[in-house]
Order: sequence, then structure tokens, then C-alpha cells
Amino acid sequence: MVTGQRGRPRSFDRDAALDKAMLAFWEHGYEATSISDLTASLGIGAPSLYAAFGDKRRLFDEVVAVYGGRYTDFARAALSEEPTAGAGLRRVLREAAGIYTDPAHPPGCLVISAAVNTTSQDVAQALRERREVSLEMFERRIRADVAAGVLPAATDAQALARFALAVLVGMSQQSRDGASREELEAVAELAMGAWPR
Amino acid sequence: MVTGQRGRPRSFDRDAALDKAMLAFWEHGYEATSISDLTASLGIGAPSLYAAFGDKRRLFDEVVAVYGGRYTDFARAALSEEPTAGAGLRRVLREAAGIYTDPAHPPGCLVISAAVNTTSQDVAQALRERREVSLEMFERRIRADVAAGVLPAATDAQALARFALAVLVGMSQQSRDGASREELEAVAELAMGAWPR
DNA sequence: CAGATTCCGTAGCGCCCGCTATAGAATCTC
DNA sequence: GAGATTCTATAGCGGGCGCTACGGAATCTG
Repeated sequence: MVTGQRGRPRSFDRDAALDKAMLAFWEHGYEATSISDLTASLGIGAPSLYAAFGDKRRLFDEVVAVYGGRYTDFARAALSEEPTAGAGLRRVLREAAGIYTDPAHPPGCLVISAAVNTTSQDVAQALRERREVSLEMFERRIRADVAAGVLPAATDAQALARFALAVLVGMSQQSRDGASREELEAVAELAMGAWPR
Repeated sequence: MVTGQRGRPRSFDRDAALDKAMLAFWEHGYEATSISDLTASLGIGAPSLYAAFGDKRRLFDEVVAVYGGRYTDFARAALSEEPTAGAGLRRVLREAAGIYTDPAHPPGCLVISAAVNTTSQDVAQALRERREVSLEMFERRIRADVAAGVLPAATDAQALARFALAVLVGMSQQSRDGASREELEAVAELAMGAWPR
């Protein structure tokens, strides 16, 4: 018994379907993306979708996990690879300008925009917690620089982290309103002008 | 004939109802606020709502107009009353921190958040245009300072305006994620650190 | 091949959406 | 008062929502 797959095999690529679902949720948000939108763009029937992914909520959770690994972990890398918090956040903002406006996928950030104004509070809370994680990651990196004497001792690490996240959120929305990569890069550069010297 | 009202008089205060509708749309957004949500919180039946306001879309348009007069025109005043664009935008950001976190109404800005992820593209476009108006207002004020020699000739007025709006958007979302007035004021103050000297 | 297993397509469930037809209640003019 | 007018309350329309029962199709094991 070699645990060969029994029964009729799935007729679609689960990972490819997950990617398509990600693009749909990214563009229209959690609630405004209906099951029939999904079945249409994934090219499968509703029962296949439910068999493969559970329900809409669990599909979205999987989408968020894939999205996180592909489009938000770059920030963690930038913060750990650059020599200072300032250099790291400059890189985060610059790379975000590129990602938010990449024509290969919908504009902006799914974690920021996909659960605004949703009636399902648990989904909104899940993405809120992801943003909170980013905030704390920024804050920790800044605090490390303060401890190391790279930033002034009087630096308000939490406020600075919050400022960086606010700029990211603003950039995400502006990309969804049609701003170009160059325009967002200019915003990022200006934002770094606020960095403590 | 003194144009006295004929027929049965309306049993509710139209302006008060509009205010309640504003709070509902502000908190939950355009699409996530259902007609039955509205009839429940306004305390009237659906036919009365339709007779008084037309349909959901027109009610929302009225709400946006009222909201604009009450919560966004302060920015116009700040920009015209303060002596420089920098002082004006500092005041805009500080006042926004107060408005976005005022416990008398839902957090954040209705124009920024009420039509994210909606299937009704025309509503999204209407609010997008309102944001664009703010952007251009900021840009004009900055340009005036550049022309007057208050700001360096090399100042990128559009980018600076876009940066200010991005910070406002970020502040709005953070207030909806639970940030306090003091936290947003700190963000505003940091943002002004990026202002050209 | 038979039988077990798993997936797919149709068709439809109950529910809520925005909206309204209809009839009665409340106020006007005359 | 009578009649016209306007609003309110009930009740329900067509349609889309998330989700699933069911039977047939496709692949396994033996």
C-alpha cells in the first residue's frame, strides 16, 4: 500500500487556483469577491472549490498566508539585512512603491485594503493583527538602533514605527487611486526626510 | 394660498435622519451598510426612507455632502488662514488627529474609507474624486509658497502634496485600527519633520 | 473486469439584498 | 364635514449571496 491517490483525481492545479483567488481578493477585497466570482475566475465549480479549500473564509486565510510569504516578508528581510533601521525602512518604502504598482497584479496591499468595510469582523481582525505585527517589527528594529546609539536616545520608537506604517498605508491607497511607481517613490523619499538625524 | 404643506406630514426629522445615516455609512462603509441597517438606526420604514432620500446611492451622496461641509472643509480653512503651506498642513494634520479619534463619531475619515472594496464603482469613483480635490488643494497651496519664495524653488509640490495626503490616509486607517489621538498627533508631528527647510 | 473511492456539474436550498405595490392613517384645503 | 394629498406600515418582489445534496464521471485497488 503505497498510498497512491484513490478515486477521481482533481482536474485543476490547486496552487494555480490559489493564485487566481489571491488576485481576485486582492483586487476586490474579501466581501466584494463572491463565490461565483471565484468559481468563474478559477474555472471550477462551486463544489470543487469547497472540496479543495473548505469555505470562503478558509480560502481567504490560505490566500493571506501565500500573499504574506510572497509580498510582505520582503520587509522583514530589508530590516534585517540593512545596517540601520533608517536604511531598512527606506528600502521597505522604496520596494513597496514597486510592489504596489507592479502591473503583474492588482495595485496596493491586500493586507491593508482587502478587509476594509467588511461585515465579517473576524476577517477584518485577522488583517488588523497582521498590520500590528508589521508595526511591532518596525518598532523593534528602531528600538535596537536607539539602544545601539545609532538613533538619538529621545527617539519615540513607537511613533516612528507608526509613522512608517501610515506612509505605507497611504502609498497603498494612492496606488489604488492610480498613482505611479515614480510618484510613490517620491512619497517614500520625502517620508524618509522625517527620519531623525 | 400660502403653500402650506398638504397631506400627512413626515413623522421624522429629515436632517436628524441624515445625521444617523452618516454615522452608519461612516462606520461600516457604503456597501456594508444595508437598507435594513439604515431603517433600523433611523427608526423609520423603508418606504419613508425612499420617499425622503430617493435611493441608497442618493442618500449616500447627501451624506457625503453633509460630511464634507462638517469634517473636511476645515482643511480649506487651515490652508487659507495659516501664513504658510507648512503651517497650514501642520494644522490640517493635527486637526485630523483630533477629528479621526473624536469619540462622538466613528473613527477615521468617511471619504477615505467608506468606498474601499465596493462593487459599485461609481461610488468609489465619487470619493476618489473628492480625495483628488484635496490633493490638488494641497498642491496649489504649496505651489503658492514656492512662487512666493517661502519654499525652495526645487520643491516638488505634487509629491509633497501626495505625501501629506498619504499621511492623512495612514492616520485615518490607524484610527480605525484603534490608535489614539496622541499617537496620531505624534505621527503628524513626525510627518512635518519631512517638510522642506 | 467489479467495486470502492473521489471529484465534478447541475440544480437548488435558505437567507438577505435593494427596492416597491398596496392599503390605510394623518393632515391639508374648501 | 368631504375630498384631495401625502406619509407610513405590511408584506413581498426578483435577484444574488454562501453553501450543499445528489447523481454521474473518472480514477484507484484487487
